[in-house]
Amino acid sequence: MAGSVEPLSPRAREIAAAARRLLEQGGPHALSMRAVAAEVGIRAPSLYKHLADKEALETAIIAAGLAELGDVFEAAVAGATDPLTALAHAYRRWGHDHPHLYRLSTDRPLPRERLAPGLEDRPARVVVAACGGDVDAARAVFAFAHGMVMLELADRFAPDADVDAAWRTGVEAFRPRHKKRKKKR
Amino acid sequence: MAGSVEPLSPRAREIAAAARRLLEQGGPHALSMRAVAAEVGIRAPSLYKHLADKEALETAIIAAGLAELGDVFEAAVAGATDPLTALAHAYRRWGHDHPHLYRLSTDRPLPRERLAPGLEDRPARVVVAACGGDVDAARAVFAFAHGMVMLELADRFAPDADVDAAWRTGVEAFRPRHKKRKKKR
DNA sequence: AAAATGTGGAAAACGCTGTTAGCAACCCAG
DNA sequence: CTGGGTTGCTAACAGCGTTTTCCACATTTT
Repeated sequence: MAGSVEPLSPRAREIAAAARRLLEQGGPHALSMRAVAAEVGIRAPSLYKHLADKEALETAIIAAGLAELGDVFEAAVAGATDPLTALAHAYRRWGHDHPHLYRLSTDRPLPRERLAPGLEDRPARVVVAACGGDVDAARAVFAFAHGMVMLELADRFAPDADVDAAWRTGVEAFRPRHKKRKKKR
Repeated sequence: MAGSVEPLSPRAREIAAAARRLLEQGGPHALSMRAVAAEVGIRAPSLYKHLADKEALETAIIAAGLAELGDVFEAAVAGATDPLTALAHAYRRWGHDHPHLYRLSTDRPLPRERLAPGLEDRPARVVVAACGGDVDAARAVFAFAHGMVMLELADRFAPDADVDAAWRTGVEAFRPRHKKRKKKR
């Protein structure tokens, strides 16, 4: 069937790695086809022998980032007494460590048909587990964490705001409560 | 003092209105200086007689959007029995009604020095009030709502996800609980 | 009334962007 | 030895934000 996953050639992965390097160092502005080409020692038009277009290049970067984030998630909950807090910390840290990559990865709709299938599900499962199996709560905490990271990266909190306290309050609000069982469906 | 607020000229506001129209109809791609100029019947370089650069134009659009959002917030809580839920609904709806404007307004750091001072505080106060005065909870719900809207706009939830339920769960988690008073400071 | 000033438009151009077309060198199979 | 595929190149195009230079018109000043 057309449009399947079609893994990248080694050279394409090399280019994507260079592109990610440029993105993380210089932000989205630094991610131009000419700059990426220069980083790998060729000229811009030659990139198109390895990647369909810039979007494909960005997709490659995103895929690598998502896989890495999946690792971070699983490492964070491994042996944690408080999985949700551990997850939140790991997520926040990752966002701050890779701000440009984070934004690139979350800005746009994911081209799911061009991504390996496990990429999204793996971290999702970890979050759901940390929420005691409540998928609605999982989606809500995830949105909370995403919103916090985005607002922090965009410098949207007042300078004197206690952002740590907001994180604590949010995570606390979503901690599994054991009080009432969800009515199923 | 240099760099103060300096309100826009009528013609600049006219241009900003045209620009907003283009943005909302065609997305960020449609927001080019040449297209904006054509929309008001002039050529691109003439825009610079009224606005310093494209960023200033975007700032003008953002300011108008934020002011409008402030109105929406205050209208939403006016006479609502459940202010937090009303606020969440109004916020979500506004984001969906103006997706491109929403993203433009939240993507970047706000050029606070070039914005009228009340623009940020007014909606902020409404949220804090809806959270029973708990500013940490207010920042957390706001991040939750922002994250939800962004994820929805970026089509990041699985196709079969019950997004309404995630909204309900999130808002419920942040409802003022009256259980324990915050230790102050 | 005449002259000076300021305002809002225009065309041309610069350097950047993603991308396509056409061409040349290489390597490996028949 | 001859093809064909692979991977690079240059040249080029359209579009982008922006600057420079100039011109027409209106307003104000002398």
